[in-house]
Amino acid sequence: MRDLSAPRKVATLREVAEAAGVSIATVSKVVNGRFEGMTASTRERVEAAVRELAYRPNRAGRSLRSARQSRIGMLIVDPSPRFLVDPFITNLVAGISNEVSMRGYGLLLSRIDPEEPESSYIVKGQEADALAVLLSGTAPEREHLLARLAELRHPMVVFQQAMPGGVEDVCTVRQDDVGGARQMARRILERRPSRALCLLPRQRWPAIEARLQGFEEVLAPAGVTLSQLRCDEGDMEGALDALREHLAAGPLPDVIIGTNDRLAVVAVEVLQAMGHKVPEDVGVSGFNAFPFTTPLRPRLATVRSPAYRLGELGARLLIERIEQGAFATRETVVPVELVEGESL
Amino acid sequence: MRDLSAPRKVATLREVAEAAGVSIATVSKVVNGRFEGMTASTRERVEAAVRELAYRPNRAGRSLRSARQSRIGMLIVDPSPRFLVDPFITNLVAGISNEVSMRGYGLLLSRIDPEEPESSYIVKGQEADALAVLLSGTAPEREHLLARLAELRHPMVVFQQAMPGGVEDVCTVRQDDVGGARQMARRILERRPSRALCLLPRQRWPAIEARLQGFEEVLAPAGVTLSQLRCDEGDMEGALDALREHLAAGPLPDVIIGTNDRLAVVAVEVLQAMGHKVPEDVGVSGFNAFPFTTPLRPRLATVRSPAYRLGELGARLLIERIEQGAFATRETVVPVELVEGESL
DNA sequence: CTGAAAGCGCTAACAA
DNA sequence: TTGTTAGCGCTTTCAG
Repeated sequence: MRDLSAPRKVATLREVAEAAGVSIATVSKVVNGRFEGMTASTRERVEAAVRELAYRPNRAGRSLRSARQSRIGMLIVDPSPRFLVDPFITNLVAGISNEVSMRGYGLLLSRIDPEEPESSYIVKGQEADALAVLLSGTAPEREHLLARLAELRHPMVVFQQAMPGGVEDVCTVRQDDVGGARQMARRILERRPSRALCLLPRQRWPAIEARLQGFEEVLAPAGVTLSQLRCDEGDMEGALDALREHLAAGPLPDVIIGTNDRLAVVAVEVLQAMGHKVPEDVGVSGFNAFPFTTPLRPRLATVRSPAYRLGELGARLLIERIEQGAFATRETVVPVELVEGESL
Repeated sequence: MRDLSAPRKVATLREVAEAAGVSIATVSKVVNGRFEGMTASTRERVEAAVRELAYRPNRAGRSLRSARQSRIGMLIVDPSPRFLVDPFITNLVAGISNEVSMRGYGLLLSRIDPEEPESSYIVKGQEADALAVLLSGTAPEREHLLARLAELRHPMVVFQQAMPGGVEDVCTVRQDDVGGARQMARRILERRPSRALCLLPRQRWPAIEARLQGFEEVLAPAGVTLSQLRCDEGDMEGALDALREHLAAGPLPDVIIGTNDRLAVVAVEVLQAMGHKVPEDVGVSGFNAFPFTTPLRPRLATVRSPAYRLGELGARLLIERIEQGAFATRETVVPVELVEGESL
């Protein structure tokens, strides 16, 4: 009976070489597709041995020699262990994951708890060739964290925020949150509202702040009072309660602006439960259309997020950076698209 | 100007040793916390040098020497690039990710396209010490794939299905889908329905089949006719259309059973749009309560999934297996809990 | 209490 | 056309 605690023994280059009756250099070449000036018979013999022994190159040996890990690290700064419930994040990660796989790289995924950023596996060792990061927190918090990450001296792509100062070898990829919010705000103005309530998650995300800015830029000059309510998103109960209380305590706003779709859904349901009609009494808008809201009625007026695309793009930029030596672009902003719905 | 294409130079053990005036063996011991019988002064000198040079152990060197990667590979077999939209999957992955991080391991995440299973990065090389897998497809398809994965000779935890035959060094972790479905079916029987419609995703998942089995076991003997409708879940539009057509074509069922919550939400909305009352005219049940449905009214009668817990558990089992040499348990079934709601 | 040295598997420069 | 070899950074045994 094999000792299970010992790592299973897998064929090495040397063993394949012996089986094929050639040197390890030759096997290495075959395995890496460098057939230049090689006899067909040698090649075939080696390939047969590779198949025979089910040879797979040992990543550690290869990485040690080449100083390349062929891995991208994805770091998501989020205090919640359930960080992946956010559909923006999952779409982003899916895009990165697929793109990275397609190009022969691996994806290391890790949440960073803002309380103890050092605890991340990726941060501890030289695990990846490059980093994709999604940061939350206030601007100074993010800046500080980014400075720490920069010490790893990895190329980085930072999602969903503007180019940070003081860090080299970084590029940014984000959707046009400000623009999307402005578009939505103009759409909202058609209702001639006087009071708007903006629903925000408790955790600070730069993209959310950008949306808030876009809304303010358009609504304030038009004389719309914009108040804010921050609520926990964890399980949605907290958000439901917070909004119920807020609405019970003050005058009814003319429109409730969800800075993401989950908050917008909360708004619709709370309003309806209180006997208000959407959109007749109060309009509701969302942000970042993802399929989970598709079946809901009234359909949510929202903004389509290219999160998956952002992930693909960021991954591609990183890999090109690794392979070509420099970022092709430093700042990428992907436009967003207004999605009409009867909620507004 | 530094050549960016060259991997950045990071301090090595040797350099730290020189700086501290000790041998690399000593530095290695300090770095790994093996201080037995070591002068405090030596230790301090080394620690100072480590800090000074911002030393981080090179993972490839360490892995090569120790034959341990300290990485878990997570493989998800799903034809859709958007595999992460499924909240069960994201909760599972979140649980694994956090548990694995906490124990000093990394998580390699990769989707496997059932069409070309070999293409996965994780499958190609020896990237991980152990594998966590979530399979879809028909039973023979899954069996075949599992046989291929077993060739990698990694310890494996397989989620959401029963123990497969013919593979060693595997353990399974799943929620009690059959039991959950039975419970829900009994609850449904209280309505004394005569016709039930079961909504299923097009892609085959063993857990979904288990739920179907649970429903059939209880409903059929009670004389309830159970018909099935499979629909695409991609964007939910396909599911909406399919259900609308199905309902238009035949008699109205007394209850619609969503085999997951997203399908149940589709059912509620389609019914309401057609002028039917939920639950008065038609009852609706879901499966796998995740927070995205929390705000919805009527509240969904559903089954709480411990997906996050399954992830934690699976990860813990895998790491214990790696470190202790054997799986502590071979089969784990986590109970589920019925969630009452006005939709039924 | 500390150090010397072997060797993990691989790639690439160079030799034959 | 193929082979020999050095050495990537690390851990661990054993000698001092």
